[in-house]
Amino acid sequence: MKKKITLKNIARELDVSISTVSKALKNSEEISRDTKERIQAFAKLYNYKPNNIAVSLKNKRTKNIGVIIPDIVHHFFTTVFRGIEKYANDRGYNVIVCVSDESFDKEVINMEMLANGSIDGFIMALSAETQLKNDFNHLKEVTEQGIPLVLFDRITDEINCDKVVINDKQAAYMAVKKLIDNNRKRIALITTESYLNVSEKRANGYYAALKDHGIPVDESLILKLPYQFEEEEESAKFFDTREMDAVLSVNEIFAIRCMRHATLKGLRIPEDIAFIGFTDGILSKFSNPRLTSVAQHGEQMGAKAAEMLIGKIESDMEEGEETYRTEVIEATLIERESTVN
Amino acid sequence: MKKKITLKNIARELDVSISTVSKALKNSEEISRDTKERIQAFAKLYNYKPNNIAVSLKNKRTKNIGVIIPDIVHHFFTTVFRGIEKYANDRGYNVIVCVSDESFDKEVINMEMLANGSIDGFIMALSAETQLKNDFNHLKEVTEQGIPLVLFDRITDEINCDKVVINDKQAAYMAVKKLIDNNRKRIALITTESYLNVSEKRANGYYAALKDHGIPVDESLILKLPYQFEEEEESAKFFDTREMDAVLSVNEIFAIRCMRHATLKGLRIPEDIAFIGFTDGILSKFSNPRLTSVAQHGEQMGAKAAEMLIGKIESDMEEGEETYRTEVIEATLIERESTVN
DNA sequence: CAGTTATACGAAAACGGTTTCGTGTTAATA
DNA sequence: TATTAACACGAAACCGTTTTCGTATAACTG
Repeated sequence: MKKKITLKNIARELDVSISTVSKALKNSEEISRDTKERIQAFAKLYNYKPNNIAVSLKNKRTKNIGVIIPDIVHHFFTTVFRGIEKYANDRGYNVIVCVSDESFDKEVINMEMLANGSIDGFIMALSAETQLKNDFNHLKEVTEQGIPLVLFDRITDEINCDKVVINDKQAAYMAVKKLIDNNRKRIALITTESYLNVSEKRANGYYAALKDHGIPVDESLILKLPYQFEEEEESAKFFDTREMDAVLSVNEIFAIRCMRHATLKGLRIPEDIAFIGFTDGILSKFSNPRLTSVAQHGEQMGAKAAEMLIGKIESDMEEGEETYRTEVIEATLIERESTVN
Repeated sequence: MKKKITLKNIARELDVSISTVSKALKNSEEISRDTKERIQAFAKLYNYKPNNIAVSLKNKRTKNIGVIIPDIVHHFFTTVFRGIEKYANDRGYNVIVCVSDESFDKEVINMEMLANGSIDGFIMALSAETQLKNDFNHLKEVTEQGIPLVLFDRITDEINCDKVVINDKQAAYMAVKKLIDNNRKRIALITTESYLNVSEKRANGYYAALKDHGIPVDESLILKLPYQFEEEEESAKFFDTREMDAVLSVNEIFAIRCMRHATLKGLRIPEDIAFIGFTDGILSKFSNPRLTSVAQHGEQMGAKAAEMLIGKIESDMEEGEETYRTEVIEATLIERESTVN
């Protein structure tokens, strides 16, 4: 087992001081060509690499960014994460992920763990429970300590920081408009309990589109399902007892499940009933029929978030007046078999 | 902006030495009750938390584990990751993820970045390219430095370390046997190019099952598709030109796509043709019909990997004779609509 | 030749902790 | 009363870097 070599080792072997070695390896002008070459050759031979931890301690920069998301087994978060990771890696940053599991407590614990020097900044999407509790003290603490924070998708207005969102309301509006243009009259909305920020925005887009096109809102066509629903009774019953010719769903899974109900009921998609879902994930692409879906461009969102965060981290030095931005990623409608024919 | 408080600050404020503060906060017997209470109260008031980086440097333990996977937008890896993260978090470890993107070079770079002190050990699944190249020097370097390593799923025999796999061959055998018992005669295999370790094992299970049941292998019923296949011509043609009554697919996506071909061709599932896929992911659960699938229990696999790694990390102190294990996770067949009726 | 200036390097502090060891004070023991 | 032990704390080394500053030597200047 060959242990990692340190500056001290090199210094002793070559009979120079640690500072000389350090400078030589950084190609400092202060050191003579001869000495530099000797030291660099030796370092290369023994494959010297500086110890990240020591460098971090000295520089007060870890080159790590902390990502806290509610769930990792979730296509959208996963694509966002990919965007973050790619951008960050290209800039020499590593990513530490913590999963809050939609739990407030875990979110708090994770943040605290990471905030004690492990990372230079946070990127996160709030857990469902946090949004429900409306308690953001952990975020406040972090920002007050001067740790940069970027929120994405599941955000809050209570905290002053950089944010990245998609234009949920307009996207929903656009989707509903597409259905209306397609001559659909009775458009249902399948959504979650309303504490989820994004669901609400999407619902608002739905309402607005109906209103603008003179279609009265029929509350009986709105179904709220628990976020993690497993049993199907409720949604099945909904389809058995309502008449509709189109469905907008705030996520993929609800849409897929409901397409199934419709099919079992003997309806043809899209002839009798059209479906549009949110989150253009793997299910939309591979469902049968393929689901028309609002693409959230998670990867782009992640890249943007990482860009904003790293920007803040690296400009922090100058410590100018803090100014925060909210970037909006434009959602796009991917049309597939569940609407057109 | 209130900066983090350090031992030194506390020491100065309370007019004691740094060592006294450090000991007091650890509730050391060496310090008097009075002093301890004073210090602890002060620390609590100012919300003192030790700096992780400093502790890491001193202890030569980061409490971070590095995870390197080929792809994060992939249900299986994602579930494994969840298992790792949960187990690790419960033990006070954080997880740094790097994505190799199936690229050898990225895998190497990522490992090197992390190996310089950032992590206490690695958990990884090899990239496709690494398996293709058969070059494992980066792994060797790491293990030679005494950094614990656990490989999962995409492993190699060339490296001596802990490993976690599923019984791919037996699982495939079991799946095929199920089809045979179900009176299927012409069973196709849809697989990837063979450099992927796991595909090969699954194919071997397929061959073995056919052989044991006296069914001759018909090479024309074996379709090899590129790992990331986008166009559908090849698979569609396969279904147009072959007669078969069952399909085993080494992954979910291939199975789902092929079910679609079969349906379009007018075949009824499972009456005319049965399907079994590998990787019981989200597609299997939500496809129509729902896909019978070999569950790989990713989360369990991740937890086991994390358990093995952390075990090694924390026992490293004793530095006994190195002994490596390979744990096998038992795959199970989840029967759904694509086989039974 | 005295004084200045490069040149090339080393000593030491610093980052924020942990830990070993030494020591002054007080209390217990002989 | 002298000796020892217990107690409570501080000094300092250490982890592996970076960086500032000081300085010996040699070379140059007037």
